[in-house]
Amino acid sequence: MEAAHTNDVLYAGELEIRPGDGLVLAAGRALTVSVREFGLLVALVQRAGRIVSRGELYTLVWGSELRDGDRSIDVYVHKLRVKLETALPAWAFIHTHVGFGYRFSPEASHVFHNSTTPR
Amino acid sequence: MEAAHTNDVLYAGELEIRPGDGLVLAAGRALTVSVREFGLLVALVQRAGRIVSRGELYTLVWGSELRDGDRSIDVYVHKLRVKLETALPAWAFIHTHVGFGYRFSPEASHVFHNSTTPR
DNA sequence: CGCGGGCCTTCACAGGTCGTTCACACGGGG
DNA sequence: CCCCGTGTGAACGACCTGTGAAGGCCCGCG
Repeated sequence: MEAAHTNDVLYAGELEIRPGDGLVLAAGRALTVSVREFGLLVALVQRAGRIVSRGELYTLVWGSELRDGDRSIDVYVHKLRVKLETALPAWAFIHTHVGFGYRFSPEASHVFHNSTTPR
Repeated sequence: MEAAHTNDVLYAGELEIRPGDGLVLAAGRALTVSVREFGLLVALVQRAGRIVSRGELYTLVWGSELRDGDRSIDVYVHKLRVKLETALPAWAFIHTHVGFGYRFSPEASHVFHNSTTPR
């Protein structure tokens, strides 16, 4: 299980996450995320910039070992992507590294004509 | 139990709350709320913008620990919602975060049921 | 004293959301 | 063309929350 959430606020681009409150803000607006979604997001953001394996994520969020064939991580990554994409279409946050895992990093999505750019 | 109410007046959108007086004004008109309803509302408004767990709310307003299976918080949230909705139909104040708790924040109601709005 | 009204708590049922697991689609490599 | 890894939509039971109502208390009033 993830160590008790700190009260530190995490920032990632337009995202603001309060681990202690279970709150996710996208451009200032509250996002509705489930407990699992929130745990996964926090785990990823806390390791932003590096690739995290499914096994590590599962252990962090679910608190046990990832069983062979379990697709939970994939499903929840998808759910998160949908919600983040809906809230902030101009950005891509969770990137797949085939064979390795996922990497969190706010990057400009390849959406046509938008004025926002990554930094 | 909640520390003695201050005399500071709380504002939240069209709402005005006077913790010292036990008074709630919606768009200037007084609302009739019971002691529990008032305590819960004050606790939420004082923590506006963040998610407050049922346990924390119960401790704040009821003054003891929330027992397993106790639905009091849910019931009173409902009572408050009804009164606020009646007084200010265009606004939603108390938002549910499943698995986490409730969050107070004045937001435009997503219900636009008037004759000029096409469906 | 008995009555009526409001308030708080507890139930029970209804409706919604969540977490898990499948099944199938897809794309790149071999 | 087949294989492997991942994306995605859907099904389903378990769990969580919304909601109306009943019951017991307390209190002011007649």
